[in-house]
Amino acid sequence: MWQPNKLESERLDKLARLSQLGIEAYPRRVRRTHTIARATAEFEALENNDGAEAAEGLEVTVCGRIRRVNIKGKITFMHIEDESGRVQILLRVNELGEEFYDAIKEKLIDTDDFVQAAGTMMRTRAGEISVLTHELTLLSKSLSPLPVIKQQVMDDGTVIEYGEFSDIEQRYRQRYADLAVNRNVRDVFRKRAEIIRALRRFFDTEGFLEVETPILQAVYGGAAARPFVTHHNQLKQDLYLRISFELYLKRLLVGGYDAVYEIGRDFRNEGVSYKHNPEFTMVEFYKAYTDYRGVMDITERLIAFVAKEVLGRTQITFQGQDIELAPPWPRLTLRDAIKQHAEIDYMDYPTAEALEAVIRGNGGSVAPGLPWGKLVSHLFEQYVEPRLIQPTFIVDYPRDISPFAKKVDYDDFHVERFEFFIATMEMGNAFTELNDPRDQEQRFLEMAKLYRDEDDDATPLDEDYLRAMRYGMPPNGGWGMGVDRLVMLLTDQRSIRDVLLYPHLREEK
RNA sequence: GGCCCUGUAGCUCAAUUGGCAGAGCAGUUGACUCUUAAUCAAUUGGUUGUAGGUUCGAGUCCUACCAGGGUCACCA
Repeated sequence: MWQPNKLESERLDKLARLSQLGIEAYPRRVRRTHTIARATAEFEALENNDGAEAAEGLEVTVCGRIRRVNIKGKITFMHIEDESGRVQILLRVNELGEEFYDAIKEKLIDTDDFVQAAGTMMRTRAGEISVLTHELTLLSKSLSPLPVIKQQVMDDGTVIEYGEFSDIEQRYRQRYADLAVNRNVRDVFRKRAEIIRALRRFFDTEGFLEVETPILQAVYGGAAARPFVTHHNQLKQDLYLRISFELYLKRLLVGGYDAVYEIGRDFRNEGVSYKHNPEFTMVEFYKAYTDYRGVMDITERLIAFVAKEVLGRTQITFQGQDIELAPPWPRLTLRDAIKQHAEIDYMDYPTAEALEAVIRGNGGSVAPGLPWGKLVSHLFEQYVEPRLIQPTFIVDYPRDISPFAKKVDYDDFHVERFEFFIATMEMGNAFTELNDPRDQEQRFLEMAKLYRDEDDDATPLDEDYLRAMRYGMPPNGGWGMGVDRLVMLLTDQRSIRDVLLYPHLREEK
């Protein structure tokens, strides 16, 4: 139940006084002839072409939220803002009449209210483009004041903000307020949309078909993660929110599409951190008649393309570090990377027991009883990952942590898999996809043996997927990338929560 | 889940050894027909996250809980 605070009570009082004056606080009709950006652009164009006098004849009706009020006796300045920008409106008793102007003077119209201003464009003596308002209409009364941020518009259009709304928890819980007052936050999410558009443009022009596959799945798979479980009442059936798109997309290659991609939401029932959210946006593609080397080529081009489309360059700064995204990126085997940074050649320790012993001997700590492949991952995450600032492909992973990848040609321990890293973040994961149904079945069984049933990583055997593969699946390369992390990278945001409009938080009490 | 940090007015933050809970901004009232982080004068506003405890006295110390952040674990 809402308990109005003092500021809110004052606004409720104003609402009552407006009503007495016959001023509707939430009218049904609204009119806008110009966005604010268009009004100022047209005015400047007229000034340049036909001179100041002609420009001042320009009539506009603009709408927006009041961001600043400066009542100065019988003249009042306000700044109003719509999505396109902000403009000053100039209100004088001469144009508006005593009666309505009194309402302004009594502050019945506040900062944060939405208004419609009809008038003619002009420049003030100080040179600021303004709307000399003949008619001001209240469009929506704000009852709860937004957090206070003062802004100064500079000559070049940049806005300097003073004061702030920086309480992280409140910013996430009330993202609407965060967006309403923090312009840079609005910019991040506009950029996010551009990044996703650029991803689509890349795949579309490269001949990929965009598809949509089930989010509710009877058998989940394609990654190792604990799923969210839900239930279909009518069918009396438990269903899982997908943890990846992999198995459904590869079935489509059996169906005859050469290249497919999907952008959508994955759900993983795991911890929350600066780079993990329970639901996150994933992009995956599968392309027939190529392998993981071809996929590396695509990856480099894709990331460079998106950066160029969105930022106009491939050189970025992320949290103070300069990063060059242009290809080619170094390709380093996992084994060499660990040799180099941990000074351990895991091939010298071919059993889990031996590898665990040497990790402990080096002062590392690991949970007991991990499979060999997981110990290798552990070494990598501890010694190598924190150093991978520039884009890097890490290639050839242990077989027992990669159940969907074909083995390499040089030994039986490794498979053709790569992950790529930028700014120490794992951005994505790719394989030369396994297309031998007998081998795939074997891998499912191995995984089942390796990971106990109660293990979070137990990968259920997907019979239907094997059936699809038995019809024949073309050789293909597959790839997945965390879109949120790419957005973090290209918008220089430290936390995944800053690139999600509504990051997951505990329920408010 | 473990450990560490944080929670004070609408916002951003103070508060000495445990000793009267404060400031700026915004809000309110007044002045001002070209201001622009407007200015000037006056002024309101507090269950110090919640519940207990210690104490003559708690924003401050102790315990539990709630929420957020960090970190470790987990995340092939």
